[in-house]
Amino acid sequence: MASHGARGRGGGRPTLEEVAARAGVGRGTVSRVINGSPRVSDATRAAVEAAVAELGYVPNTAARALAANRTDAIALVVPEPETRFFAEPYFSDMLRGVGAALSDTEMQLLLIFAGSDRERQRLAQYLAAHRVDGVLLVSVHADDPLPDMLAQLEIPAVISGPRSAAETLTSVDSDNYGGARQAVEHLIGRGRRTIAHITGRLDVYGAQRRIDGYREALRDAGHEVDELLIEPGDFSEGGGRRAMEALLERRPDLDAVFAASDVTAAGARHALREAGRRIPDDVALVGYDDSAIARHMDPPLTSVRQPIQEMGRAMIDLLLAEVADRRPLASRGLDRRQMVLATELVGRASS
Amino acid sequence: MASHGARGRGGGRPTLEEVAARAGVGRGTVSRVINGSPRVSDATRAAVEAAVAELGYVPNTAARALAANRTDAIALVVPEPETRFFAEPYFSDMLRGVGAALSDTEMQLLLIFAGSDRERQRLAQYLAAHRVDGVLLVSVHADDPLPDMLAQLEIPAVISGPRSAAETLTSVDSDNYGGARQAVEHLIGRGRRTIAHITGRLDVYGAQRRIDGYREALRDAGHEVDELLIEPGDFSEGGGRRAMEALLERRPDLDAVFAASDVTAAGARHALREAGRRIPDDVALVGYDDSAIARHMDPPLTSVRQPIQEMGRAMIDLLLAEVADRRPLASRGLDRRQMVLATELVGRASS
DNA sequence: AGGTACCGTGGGAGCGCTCCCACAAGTGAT
DNA sequence: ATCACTTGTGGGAGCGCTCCCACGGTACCT
Repeated sequence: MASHGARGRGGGRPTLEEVAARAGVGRGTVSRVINGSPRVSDATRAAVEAAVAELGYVPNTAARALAANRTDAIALVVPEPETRFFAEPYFSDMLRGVGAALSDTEMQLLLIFAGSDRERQRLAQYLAAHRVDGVLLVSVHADDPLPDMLAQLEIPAVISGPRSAAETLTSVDSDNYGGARQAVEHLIGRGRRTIAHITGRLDVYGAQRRIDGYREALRDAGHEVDELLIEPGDFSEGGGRRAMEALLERRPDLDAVFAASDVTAAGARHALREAGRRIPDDVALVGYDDSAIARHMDPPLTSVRQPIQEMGRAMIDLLLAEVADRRPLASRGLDRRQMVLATELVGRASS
Repeated sequence: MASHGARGRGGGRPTLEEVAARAGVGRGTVSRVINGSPRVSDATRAAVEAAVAELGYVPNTAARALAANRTDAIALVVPEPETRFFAEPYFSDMLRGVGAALSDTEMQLLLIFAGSDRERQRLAQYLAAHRVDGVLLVSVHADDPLPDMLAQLEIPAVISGPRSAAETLTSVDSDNYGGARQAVEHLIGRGRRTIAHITGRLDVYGAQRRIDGYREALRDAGHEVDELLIEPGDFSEGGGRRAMEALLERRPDLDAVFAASDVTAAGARHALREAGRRIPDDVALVGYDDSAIARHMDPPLTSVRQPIQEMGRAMIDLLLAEVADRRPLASRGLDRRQMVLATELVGRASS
């Protein structure tokens, strides 16, 4: 005869029902205790908690998700190709912050890559099926359809690195403007007069903000902003190298360079070396990201550190608030929230 | 197309029942089609598939998990402090491989950090509740209780970087022995005679294997292995620096160094510089990991690349096989599987 | 013919929760 | 005394699936 009910499968994990029996109460009461409802007398609560402890009861997530129509999970969506760019420490640091913030909650973290078309399609299905309570978006392109899709599905979402000043999603960002200012003010403070800037990709909002910071720091210090000192890069090493060569040709008298990323700075360094310029004696160099590359460069690179781990934390906090409200803030007519965290200049031998 | 703004419980996502009605079949039949059972006639299958497409049906994971007592999820567990070590590109590359392999399946990936005691406790609960079908373990310490716990709970698990030659869990590793041989043989081929080795942390199995590879490559080439040329490091930059200083003092005549990591090599490089040795003219240097640091070092560092992404893939393949078998291989008396993937030497200017 | 295999199929019985209604008992105002 | 609440509690009714048994239909044996 086939054994009806659970075979070896569940092993024997206790259920709510069993806890209730043990505590001499009803199922509903146990549920209330588990979920922290205030509508339970202290005596009953104690009895239930004892039973839970004795039985080693752990709620079944699937059953809960099914009954309550929520998942207790959020997804971190990574449009992969991008990650490679920003990457290096960025990604794992952010993960760390996210993980830390999440460890205070019952939420679990799903990692979803949406690089290929195929993966994107799967993601769309995923979201359509409401398999997560909220979504974290990192390094999203300006023209990515993902954010709009999320908005349409009314899935709470937080984006790191807003796509523009008019970002509609709740966002968390580091102060790109302020970070750039710190870099330039530092160079000015060191007595540099002719400070060039190699930008990041111009279609990235953060890169634009860094340019703004560069310009205004110079202006506020009474310097003229010379457009010939601004050369577009693309966050890559090759881009930094080419930009530096162009700058050296145009303005051989420059005595400092602020690069929009450490990798860009590494490229610039090569070009400077080849041109026979010494760092920092002839030309001071400042990067952005404070990555491993900065620490290991020769000479070690002064760089602007972003509080990435804190950003991860902040993203979770904002997202959980939205999830708790059960729908995107935008659709409730509340202020969208744009959180901006301060950067820090890490001085090293290159400047 | 799908523009039903329904909200609240049940939302409006189609259920199996609705698909069945639409296709004019029973619930069971739809379930069979969805799960690829062969026991369905072609005509029926086609009808069901059409209904699924028309309704945009996506199965409800929670309901499925509850009914079938499986989760369709696997966890990647990161005992965090370690990650920092190995980290840099290692972590995100592995993630990438894992993600790619997973995108061919219905499985979802959970990321779980188990750094703090608190996180570990939560993880234990998690596993006890069987909230995942399988577990991926990365960079686990030799004395970590996690693997045994997994074995006890009979949760399928695969570990990257076995803890010892006697690893009981299914494991995936790169060929540390072979990688070290490649490095040393390369140096010998370049005419170097006195080749030192700065090791990794001696309690890490992979580090031991690299030492073995170093020794045997020398032996096979007819060189004597001089213990004075082996100095323990700890994978860190400071450790590499100190080890290099010690080596230079003991054997000032050395003309090559094989470091157990790129970061270690970076430390060694500093010590060499300070001692006035030129790289590669006086001393050739080879690292391990082929990380960003290697590419950006001055001079660029020859390094041993591990096929990390492929390792991620392999881990998933092995894990899914175990999950399909529904219990750990060990308990079924089958061979434990230890997969070892080949490394590749990436030659650069430092050697 | 009758028997014995299978198919492919429908649908009942749960999986372990949450939600919510019902109800007993207590509290206070009328 | 009545009525209206409130508070704590029990338990029915699902949530959307999978599992499995039962059933009619074919096919191929005796």
